[in-house]
Amino acid sequence: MTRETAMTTAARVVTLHELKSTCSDCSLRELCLPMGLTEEEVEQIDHLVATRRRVRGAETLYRAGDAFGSIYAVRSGFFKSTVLSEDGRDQVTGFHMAGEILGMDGIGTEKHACSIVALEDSEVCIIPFPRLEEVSAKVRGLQRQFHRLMSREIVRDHGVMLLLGSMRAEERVAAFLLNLSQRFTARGYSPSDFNLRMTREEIGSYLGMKLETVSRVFSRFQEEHLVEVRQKHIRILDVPGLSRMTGKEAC
Amino acid sequence: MTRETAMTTAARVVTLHELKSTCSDCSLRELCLPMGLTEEEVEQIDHLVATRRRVRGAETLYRAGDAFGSIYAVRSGFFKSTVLSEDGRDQVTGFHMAGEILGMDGIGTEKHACSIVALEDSEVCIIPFPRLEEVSAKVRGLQRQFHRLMSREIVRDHGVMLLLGSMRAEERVAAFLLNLSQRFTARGYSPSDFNLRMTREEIGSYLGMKLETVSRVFSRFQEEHLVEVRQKHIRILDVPGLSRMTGKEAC
DNA sequence: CGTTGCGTTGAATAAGGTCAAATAGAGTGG
DNA sequence: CCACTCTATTTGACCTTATTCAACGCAACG
Repeated sequence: MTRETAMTTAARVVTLHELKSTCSDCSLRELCLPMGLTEEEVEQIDHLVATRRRVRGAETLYRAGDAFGSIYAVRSGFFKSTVLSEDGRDQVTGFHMAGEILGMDGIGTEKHACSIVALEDSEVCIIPFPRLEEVSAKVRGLQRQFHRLMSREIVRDHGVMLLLGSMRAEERVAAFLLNLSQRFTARGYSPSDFNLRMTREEIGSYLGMKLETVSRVFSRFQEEHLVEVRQKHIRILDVPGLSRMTGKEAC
Repeated sequence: MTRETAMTTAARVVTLHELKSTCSDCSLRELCLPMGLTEEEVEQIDHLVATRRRVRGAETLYRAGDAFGSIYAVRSGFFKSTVLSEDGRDQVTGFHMAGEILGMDGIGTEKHACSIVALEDSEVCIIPFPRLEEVSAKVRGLQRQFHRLMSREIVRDHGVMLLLGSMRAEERVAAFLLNLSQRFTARGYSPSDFNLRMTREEIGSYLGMKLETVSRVFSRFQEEHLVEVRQKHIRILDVPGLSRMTGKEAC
């Protein structure tokens, strides 16, 4: 029995754009959940992805408070995650692109703790969590990789805390741009030329500052020929210069 | 063969203060890794803890860059974790007390990403990570619980980001005090009367502000009869008042 | 071609940081 | 027990940075 048959005979909701590709032949294989797994292990996790889901720009993948059931691998597109404080303020906690895993915030309480909104038309692979746990108890590489991913999420968050707690506005923006650049590079896009998918307000929220401040910093960077900014389009002109901005000048 | 015999016959380094107690009869059972496990499951994880380690106040449990091999459960005492930025600044990312798990930052890269320092004489249970992965592949409840713990760490970090990114100094301090109070309560201590183990500088680092600002906010809270502060001793006088400070007045 | 949402810019203001000095404890050695 | 240190903390005066408020520009869209 081929994998295809096994998939199609399983009872589940079938949407238009599932099927077609498995982890085995997904181009994101080395950025995503299967990262570092052997050929054999990847095949074992192929049937993890129950289905996929398209999320149009501005649509919500899930909301804080929603019941948790699955985690999601970003297949294409761009997302933001936000947390809501008791008194209604919300804060962007991250931006997410292809290969990244969403939803791990829900494991602890069976309810999602943040909301995920697509910033452009996107697609995610849906991985039912009970199935992930089941398979990862058998496939040692998957267990390791999943733990690695959660750990990296924690480390990433610590990096953001460092940014929010100890950097000034210019340093934050510089770090933000360099981080984006690096992630685009890892996905085969230009390191120096990209479009921001988020608004100034979303950037500000993520970086703990007001949108006007973000705009001012962009303008200042432009005057200093570090970047070229035209609306959402960014061209990084001077990577070493930006790196120096992130705080190394303090040495 | 009793559990005790099984333990003492196993070949391993024996320090003075290990043995004595297992997860099964540890008082922190319901706060720590075994939380929510069945009697039977807890027995299966009793031999997870290879050994314990005392860490005197101001000593380091591990440092950023150290090879990762184990995670740690705080048995007693109080710790801080710090991350170091490339340019030498460091930032406190958390304070940790009995029952909490340390070290998960190292899973992703096999190197610890932050440093852990004891703020008073403390003791941790050392849980070799390969063993944890091995056992959690068999004991389903342990697998779930470990995932829950990592997830909660992520959610906690998001909470800190919210605090750092969107609250003002007074709100941060109020949230900090209420958080401590709640965690002390969960451990059977007074909700309103406790000693801070950390300096103003460490609090400031955690909350993204300078020690002078922390001190000023404490003084202001004291004038408003929200708390009584005498050096490291804190008495919370008005919980609802403090809660209002955390931002609810913005509504 | 007006409307709408997003982005930029300027001026005034507030929040917190910096620098400096005074004070309070905790621990030490005589 | 007391004087002495050392460090943590508090407080004040001043300064820097980012926020607030407001106006304006620009591009997309009906």
